[in-house]
Amino acid sequence: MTPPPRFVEDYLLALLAQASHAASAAFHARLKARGVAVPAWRVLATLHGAGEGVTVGQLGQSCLMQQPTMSKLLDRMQAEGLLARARRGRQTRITLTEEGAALADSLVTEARAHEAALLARHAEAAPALKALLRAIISG
Amino acid sequence: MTPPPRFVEDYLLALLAQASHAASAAFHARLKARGVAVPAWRVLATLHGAGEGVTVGQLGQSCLMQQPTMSKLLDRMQAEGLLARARRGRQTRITLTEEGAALADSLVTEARAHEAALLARHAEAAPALKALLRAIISG
DNA sequence: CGTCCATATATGAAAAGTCATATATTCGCG
DNA sequence: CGCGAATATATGACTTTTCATATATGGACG
Repeated sequence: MTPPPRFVEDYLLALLAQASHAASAAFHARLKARGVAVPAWRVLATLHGAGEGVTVGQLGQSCLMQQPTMSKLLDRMQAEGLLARARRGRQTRITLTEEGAALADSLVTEARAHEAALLARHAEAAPALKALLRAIISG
Repeated sequence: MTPPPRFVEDYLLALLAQASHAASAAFHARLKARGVAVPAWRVLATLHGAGEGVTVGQLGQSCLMQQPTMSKLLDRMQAEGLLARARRGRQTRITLTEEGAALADSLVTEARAHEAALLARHAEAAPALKALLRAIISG
């Protein structure tokens, strides 16, 4: 007889968090090897191909970070020469520098390869999964 | 014409992270209202119904935290009277105090209600989703 | 226009997390 | 047994995140 499953083993939010963690682990290790922290990677990925700047608030939302955390992360990335701030009225638009864009390009390429491998392992279910995740994200 | 989707908008790992975040947002707000931080909740949930103690390492894995982070979180929760440590050889087994167990019970009840509401909103797809997440977690 | 309110970002002090390493404790094995 | 490698947890110095709040701009409306 299997014992009744403990709460946490069947709890959807735990499964989601663990799946997200597990799926990202390999790529996150690559990031670390390259000296890029996960939050910085998220900023780079969000800015990748985002022509004329994204605001601090938008970055916060997209990267799942609170606004003050984002402001300070941007401070550091700016100090590293990866991005630039441009105040436009009451908002601040962020753009990648050449160096930042090069790093973003390179990492996005790696990320795509990792994603392709992961999708291949779940080929039949992947499209449905993405759709479902989108539905969850939309509320 | 829709523009080509930006990388981050179709990247599986981003979708997973965002879905996890979005799905948890409402419950996390409830936790905050109750003065319980997310990492502490994860510990309580993991210990809920885990009879004779879980080790620090197991907690770290289940809660997606690194070991030193977990040790320090346990320090705080122990100081709040939620759990107890018992050294057993080279490992430390953690058990909930009565107070901790009461809090865990109460929060688990709330969590189940939230989960039920979320599952209801995706009734057809939910079982497949859980199975798929488990597959991703298993590697 | 000026005053009041909402929105966008920044900042300072405190809390939590991280990395490297210290401290035990167990295990394999000569 | 006793010694070295492996495993489990703890701790200290440092970095990042958070919470509360400050600053600054845009908007609505008298």
